[in-house]
Amino acid sequence: MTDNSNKKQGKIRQQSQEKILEAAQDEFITNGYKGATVQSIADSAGLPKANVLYYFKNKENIYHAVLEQTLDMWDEGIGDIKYEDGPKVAIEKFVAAKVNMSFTAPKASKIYAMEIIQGAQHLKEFARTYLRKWVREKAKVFQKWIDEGRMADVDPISLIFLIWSTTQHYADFETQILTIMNRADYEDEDADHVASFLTQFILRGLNIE
Amino acid sequence: MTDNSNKKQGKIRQQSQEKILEAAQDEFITNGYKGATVQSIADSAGLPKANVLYYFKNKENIYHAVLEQTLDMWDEGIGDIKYEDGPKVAIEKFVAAKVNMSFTAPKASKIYAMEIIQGAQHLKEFARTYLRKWVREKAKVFQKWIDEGRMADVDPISLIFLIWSTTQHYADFETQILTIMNRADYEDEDADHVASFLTQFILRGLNIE
DNA sequence: GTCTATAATAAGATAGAC
DNA sequence: GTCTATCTTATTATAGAC
Repeated sequence: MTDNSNKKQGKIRQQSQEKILEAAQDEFITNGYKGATVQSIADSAGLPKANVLYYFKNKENIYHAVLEQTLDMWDEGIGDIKYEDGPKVAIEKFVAAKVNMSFTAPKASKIYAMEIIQGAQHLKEFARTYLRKWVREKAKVFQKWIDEGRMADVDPISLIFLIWSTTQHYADFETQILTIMNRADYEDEDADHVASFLTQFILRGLNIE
Repeated sequence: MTDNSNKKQGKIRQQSQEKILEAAQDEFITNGYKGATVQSIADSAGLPKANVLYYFKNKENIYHAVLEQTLDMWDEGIGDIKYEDGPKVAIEKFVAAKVNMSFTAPKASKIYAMEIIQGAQHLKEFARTYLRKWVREKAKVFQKWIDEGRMADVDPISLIFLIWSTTQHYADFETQILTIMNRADYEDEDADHVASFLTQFILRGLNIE
């Protein structure tokens, strides 16, 4: 409405929105969508509740924004599986990208996992369209390598699930893994160790090299 | 107090408790601990809310009972990893048991997964004592086989995490897997297919056979 | 043992002052 | 744009009739 320095106007807005989204991510992980309260998101963002609702209108919108952030990250971090790379390099790259995501952005993985476990109410459409297409395309690449005798004859879709599950596990089950190993936090070398273990194991499982 | 046929007295009580626990399991999966309401548990159990609270006193107690059920199931279904079996048979048995659990009791796996993702508030003690001990014992068995040259030299603990993650994935991410594969439900043969894929893949990854 | 009614509290959301 | 005060509804839990 009032045009008071429109180009700098969004500064506070953007900062507040970022603070809200970060606080919201934690709240949604700890308490789930329904259990999260706008009040506690506001508290840990250091803002009055009304401001949070001013920026996002309602709780549903906050959650959508958090999920969108998560999917963007998934999209960026997933890397790719390119035929030209050949099975060895492609799998090395893919596993490394996924492991890296699990260790650098575990919260995104947790939000995603909770949403799926709870029935994917907000992600059904994403899975039905984008994800289904992605899996089918990558499965074709694997199948081509199999047909060419460059890797073991396994079901490509099961293989994709195997890579997803083994890599995400280190994000989603972080608490359990740390407790079992009697450690307080992950350290930098852990990601390398895991990536190298998984890469070698999977390549051997596919008779590559 | 009043001793009216004490041996039959528990009949309704037991039936009601079972109905409540089943309804509660669904509610806790869909909405998380904090998001679940005693009212909706009561509704889907077909009982007045006050009866639910009469049997379990409060929401926390209901959740504890659900978790206890889950851990009992984990304990029964996990099978064992026995040195005498040798690596091939032991891994075949273990993978089959875990896959079987994922397909027959996916809800237990989901409750467990959500609890861990959310920070294991109610399971820290279980993980710190029971689970840590279990993993260390089984890791020793794997290490013995490695030392005897009967399987590839991999980190045993990472191997256990790999088996856990790949098998549980089919329970926890059921919704995503079905959506990607454009299917409404799992069928009986799916469990066999998965167990056989994973067993072969893991044995190859360990240079067994 | 079972259930209705209700007390006490906390939630999402908005109106309107600043 | 920001925040205080408040409305409405939903929640846990209990008291007490049956």
